[in-house]
Amino acid sequence: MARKNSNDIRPGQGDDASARRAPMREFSRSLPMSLLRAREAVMRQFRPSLRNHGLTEQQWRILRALTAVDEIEVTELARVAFLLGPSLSRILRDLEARALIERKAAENDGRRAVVSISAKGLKLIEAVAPTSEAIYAEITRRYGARKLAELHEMLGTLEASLAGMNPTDDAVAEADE
Amino acid sequence: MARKNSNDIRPGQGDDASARRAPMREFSRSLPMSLLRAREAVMRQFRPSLRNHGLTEQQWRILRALTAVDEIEVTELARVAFLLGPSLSRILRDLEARALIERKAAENDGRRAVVSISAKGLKLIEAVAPTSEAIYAEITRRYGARKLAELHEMLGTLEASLAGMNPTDDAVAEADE
DNA sequence: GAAATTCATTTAACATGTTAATCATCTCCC
DNA sequence: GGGAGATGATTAACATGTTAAATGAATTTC
Repeated sequence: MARKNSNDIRPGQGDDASARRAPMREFSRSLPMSLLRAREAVMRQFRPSLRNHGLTEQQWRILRALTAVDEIEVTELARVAFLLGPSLSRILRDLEARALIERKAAENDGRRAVVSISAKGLKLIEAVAPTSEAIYAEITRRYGARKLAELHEMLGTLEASLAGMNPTDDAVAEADE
Repeated sequence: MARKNSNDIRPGQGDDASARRAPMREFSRSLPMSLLRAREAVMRQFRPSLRNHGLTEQQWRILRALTAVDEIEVTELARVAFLLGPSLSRILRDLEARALIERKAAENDGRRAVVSISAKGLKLIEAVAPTSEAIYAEITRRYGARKLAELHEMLGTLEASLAGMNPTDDAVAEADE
């Protein structure tokens, strides 16, 4: 019951008009896949160290972001650390329970919460930072500082290119609500 | 109880030897962050369409990978679709329940499972593919085909550069087990 | 100035990421 | 050929991603 074009590797790039139906882009060439693989290759280097210090990647992102400011509102923190609200909410609860951060209500707006890193949190950051920086230095050495800067720029450009793209709401004919 | 260097934006890049302790790389310049943001910018375009067809990003990755082969073992599928075993295991269970894939035991090895896409799965792929391709085309148009190819290459090089890097096992002095 | 609306945050629910442990089968070796 | 160890896959447990809904507080509207 399962049968398709059984070509698995190297479909020939672009000028093979042999298939019945355009066989779509080869899988490994998809942009999301390339980005995912690259990011994983990088994160694989950092995770063990973070883990040794009892931090996940996201927790580290939050603490890192907090060291750059005196205090910050939750929404802004979500933007800076690139986390969705619900994820951030959960992580802040945990970090607060571990006394790595502190939280208080905004002065003139009971809805907003203001977060800051604690002394304990700062100490943790300082413990992790050297290893983290060493890893980053090694990555830079291997890949090349210039190339790394270029990659950063290209990624930024890509992000900017897609900024105003409206999410192609393709039809399914079944609207419900 | 919370106080730090209150510089939040633009620390000056590399030659500000003013801080007490190297303030680490500015957050938005971290490579994992750049890759994450870029990937999210891309995926944001695809998710709505996939969602309209009842598929998550990972489910789509798996079905896509299955269209390229007649059948494939689970481990190999995990490698190709870039998913961890446990994730794949759960997703396959779901896709099988929805009759989008089929699964059987390998002929000469009872441990291995062989997976293939079903006719229903193929039909679904064919329904999603046009929109997916259109989005990809628009991304290519906006960013530039040449630049896109260059980005792909740089990402691949990055991945290769880090391939042999051993996961810097930093000391924590407290080994427990 | 009370109801309606908007806004910031959290909770809920489900899917995946991540590591460790389990389970079953296979291989190898004595 | 039987047991130790290796291997493929799943399950377990916890953290996060993702969307929707709920909660609580500010703002607007009439």
